[in-house]
Amino acid sequence: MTLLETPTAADAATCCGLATTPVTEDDATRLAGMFKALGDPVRLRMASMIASAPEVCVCEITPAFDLSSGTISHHLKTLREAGLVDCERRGTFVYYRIQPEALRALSALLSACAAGGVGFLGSDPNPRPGRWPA
Amino acid sequence: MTLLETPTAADAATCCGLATTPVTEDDATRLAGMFKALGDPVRLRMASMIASAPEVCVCEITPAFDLSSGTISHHLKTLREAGLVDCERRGTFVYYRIQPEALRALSALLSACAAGGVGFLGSDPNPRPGRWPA
DNA sequence: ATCCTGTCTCGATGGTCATCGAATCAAGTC
DNA sequence: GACTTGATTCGATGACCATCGAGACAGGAT
Repeated sequence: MTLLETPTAADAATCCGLATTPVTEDDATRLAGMFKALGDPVRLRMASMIASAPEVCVCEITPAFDLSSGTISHHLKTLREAGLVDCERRGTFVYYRIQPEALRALSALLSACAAGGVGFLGSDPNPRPGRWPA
Repeated sequence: MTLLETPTAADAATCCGLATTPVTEDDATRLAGMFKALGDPVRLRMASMIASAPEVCVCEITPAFDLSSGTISHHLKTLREAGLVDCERRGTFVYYRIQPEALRALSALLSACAAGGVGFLGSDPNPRPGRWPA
């Protein structure tokens, strides 16, 4: 497996729509991994660039960033392993595509949080009585 | 300023709705900073816990994680500095609230990316002719 | 088969980060 | 004022990460 190792893809959160009450503790870990992948300015711009077209060639991405090709490849691998993008080699060139379901899952989680519609991500089913004020 | 330093809040992306064609290069940096803050499992769970109620006391957050109180405080500060949460001291206790506009901004960006409705985040206004295939 | 060009992998390096424990600060109680 | 409890800050430490450059690999062209 030299390329194409998209592992968990975007079976992530509660899927689309209004997020009911999602995810266990290690779901949180996987989701955090996706956010972390977007948590670098270079990778966020890469992702947005890939998302702005049906597919984008690496040879188009590379000159847009002032980085070595090794570093570019490393960042693309990070996005790939987080399940945010997918890639395919055709001849000499490698093309990257966005994975819309993954982004939609993250988007749904955030908007559910913004609306107060998400419980505590993971663990601690019994809320521990007493001890705090109000 | 010992507390309450929410710097950029959520004037972030194209605001709500369908994101037109947003943000410059250092907007990408600020947005990436927010994603990075959510890119740790502990902080993501903290954020979801805070979002699940109008406000949450630190004394309620601390026992839910197997971490020292110093570490808890450090993570809360990270979320605060990213503009994702806000806090207020009342008497002995400190209460944290979510900043819904920030989450909505991130959510809108992601769903716009998922729909292909976002251009390249930042820089490079002239798309550099030729050079790549297809 | 031999080059050439595009992409990825590997090792090294300097910087950032998560974590702890101890010390400090804030606010209430005695 | 002195003590207690909640929360933050500080310094140290070990782990992780972004970056580079060099080498390896893939596929086309000569």
